[in-house]
Amino acid sequence: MSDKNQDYFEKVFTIVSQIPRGKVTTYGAIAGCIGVKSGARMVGWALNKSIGHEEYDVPAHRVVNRLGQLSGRGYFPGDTMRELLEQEDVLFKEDYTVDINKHFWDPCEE
DNA sequence: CTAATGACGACAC
DNA sequence: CGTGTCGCCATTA
Repeated sequence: MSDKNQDYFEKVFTIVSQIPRGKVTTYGAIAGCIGVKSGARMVGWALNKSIGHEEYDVPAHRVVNRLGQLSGRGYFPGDTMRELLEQEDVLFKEDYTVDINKHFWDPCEE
């Protein structure tokens, strides 16, 4: 991995770990905040890496796509992702879709 | 080195 | 307004 990638990795960690309880953000928002406008996919890539780094305490379950869908639920055991969000008073529009408009949190504002 | 893939997003039709 | 296609960037085959 290049140093540049590691930097991207850390930035995603920093932002995601600062998402307030009961709030969610999107891949695109994080990517845009970091500077990589169209690097939404890379955010998912970074979070995927975070799974092997539990010590960083990255609430990846608070990161959803721009539609509020839990795109990465398959990477969590069972319905862990959904349950965690429900515990944080996040309203679900559908079984695997949260009310992004109501719980959206802009990472750049913090 | 080239091709395909993916926890996405924007735009075209 | 739903569906399809292309673009992004790093990883994997």
